[in-house]
Amino acid sequence: MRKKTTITLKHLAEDLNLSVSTVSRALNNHQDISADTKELVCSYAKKMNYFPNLFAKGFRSQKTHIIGLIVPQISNYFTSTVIEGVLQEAEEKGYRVIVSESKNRPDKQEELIQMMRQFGVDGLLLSLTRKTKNVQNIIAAAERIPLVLLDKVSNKIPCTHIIINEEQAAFEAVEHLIHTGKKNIAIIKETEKSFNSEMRYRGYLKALKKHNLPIDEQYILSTEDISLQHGQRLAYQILSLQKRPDAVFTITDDCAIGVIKTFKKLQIKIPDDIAVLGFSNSLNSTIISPKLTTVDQPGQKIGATSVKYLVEEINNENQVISKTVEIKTHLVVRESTLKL
Amino acid sequence: MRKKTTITLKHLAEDLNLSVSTVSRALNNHQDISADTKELVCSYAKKMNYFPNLFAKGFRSQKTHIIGLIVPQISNYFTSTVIEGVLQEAEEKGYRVIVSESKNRPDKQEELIQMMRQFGVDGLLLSLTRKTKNVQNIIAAAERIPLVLLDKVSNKIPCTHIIINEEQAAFEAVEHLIHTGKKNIAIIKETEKSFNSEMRYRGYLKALKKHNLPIDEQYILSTEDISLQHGQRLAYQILSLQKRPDAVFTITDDCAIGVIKTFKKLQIKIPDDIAVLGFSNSLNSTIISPKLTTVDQPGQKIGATSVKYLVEEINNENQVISKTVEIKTHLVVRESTLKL
DNA sequence: CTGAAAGCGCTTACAG
DNA sequence: CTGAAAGCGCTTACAG
Repeated sequence: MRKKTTITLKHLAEDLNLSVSTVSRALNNHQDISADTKELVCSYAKKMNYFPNLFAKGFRSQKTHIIGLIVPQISNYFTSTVIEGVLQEAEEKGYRVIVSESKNRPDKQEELIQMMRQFGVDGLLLSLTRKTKNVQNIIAAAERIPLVLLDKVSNKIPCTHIIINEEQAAFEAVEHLIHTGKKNIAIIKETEKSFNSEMRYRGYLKALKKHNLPIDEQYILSTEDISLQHGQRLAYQILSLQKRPDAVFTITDDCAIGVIKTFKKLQIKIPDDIAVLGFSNSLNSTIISPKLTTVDQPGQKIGATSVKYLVEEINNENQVISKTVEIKTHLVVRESTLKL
Repeated sequence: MRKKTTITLKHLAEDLNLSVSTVSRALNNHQDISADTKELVCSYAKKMNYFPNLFAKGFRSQKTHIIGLIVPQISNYFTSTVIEGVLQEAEEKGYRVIVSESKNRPDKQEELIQMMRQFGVDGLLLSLTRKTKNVQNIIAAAERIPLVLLDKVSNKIPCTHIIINEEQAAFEAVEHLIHTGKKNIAIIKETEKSFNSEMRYRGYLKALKKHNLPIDEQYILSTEDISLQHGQRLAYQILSLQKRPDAVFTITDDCAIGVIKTFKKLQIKIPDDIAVLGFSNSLNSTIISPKLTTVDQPGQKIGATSVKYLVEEINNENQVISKTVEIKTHLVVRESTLKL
């Protein structure tokens, strides 16, 4: 048998011969209430182990103090650090977080947005799935509820965006390769033009241009699913090119690790023959040998910053804000590009 | 300016010249309501894009349809797969999940339990922090709210436990080492007697006993924090033993990878000189070379099963259930123990 | 300084 | 089959 009785304001009021209003005010430290009553009520509430029903409180004040978070996939190291940042900051600001996963399916993403709205979350944090085509519904949602996009964003949706300095990060990474003496740098990016992929590609182009290196079409490779397996596969393609590149920049660590695996199998020397550069600073990047040079993406900070802006917008009432905040990254140089 | 007007039952009722009760019943497919009215109301609701306020619904029915989940750390591959399982099953059952992280701090864990209760979650899923000493408060919480412990559990807390077959899994893993001809098998476990560590240790002992191998105290190593770094450190200690073992079973993959790193640096041949065996089947286990033999822990299944039992308990009203469900694991044999 | 009353959006026992 | 009313636990404008 489970104990059911929960103590409510009414119980306290009856016991103390006070009105519910007075008890409520005393507990909420309202201004015009006598010190004596306040003291009396508070100590009695404590004694009775009273806790306010947050659900009722939220219902009454039309604020749930819940934030919704939708990410494409949780079991991804970077994403999990983003979530950690979100939870931590949310807790500090007094919000709970309902977490959900769109599994990279746009239809599921829409369903979740709908569900979150229906549930009455005070604000929504969204990292878009790949192939988010129909942004109309998302824009419509943003008109009714504070929305912040993070990491995986779209310029077509006007709201606050929290991202990393994608282009600059890629630029610096590729420039690092150039500084180590590499001249024929290949890139592996996504076929689908996701925001992240495109920005990193831009950074790559910018670095080549700045250093007057030619842009060679055969060095620009794309794959649908930017994974370890495809990295392994594309590595063969890279090696079969008429003129072999002397460095490969892949826009994810997973893919870079796939490339390294194939190169090692075929006895290609990394970085002397071909250097490899990733993006994310995943846990794997220090497990693979040689250790991977990569761009560190501060997930916690992205998560925490998103909450900060979202809460600001929630408190800001009707004001819809749209600003883009870029979180700084930094390059972590390791063995896979190290000049000896 | 954000659009604020939300359509409520009252709006629909006024527009249709019906009572709120009737509209509510029509929408909820109540039995005694005329087909005509039902049709009328439903189509109008659809037209007006009405969605019920779930918060109000929950408030009224004293059911929030929210489950609380507390885990020690999210950014851990295994844990993130557990969360995926939880979210998926919860969604199917019509529950939302508030996720939170105790950061392995017992005080924080207690705070979170308190918060979840106060918030009125319908049930609580809890994976304990290491060093959970004071179980009184947790037991007290379980008296008021359905509670299911998962993965990191304690026998001192009477409620449903969803775990893997820890002892059996470790037994089979160590037996596999024995089958490959290893006779002097070391183990690295936790100093702190966590449930998981102790059960795996038991499995280790059981396998040695079954095969009449002596239990050698010097082969039983412990560390506070069972991490990659400590694996690296303990590998030196293992190599300095008077009689070197020919296999090492570490109770986590991370630690095993640390051991492998040190062994490789010192040119120890794996598995010929010393085999290495992990536990978890983390992503890293296939990145390290040689690839790690390990026990696959089906995180998704653990998560999903926990929700299944929790929801059952929620629907079961006052009945407090305490059963232990063991999820089957299986050994994944890879290079680090492969007999040539 | 305190209390009675209304109301947040819904459901449901009661009456008809 | 439909409606009026009560109530879930709280807060707050209004009166005194």
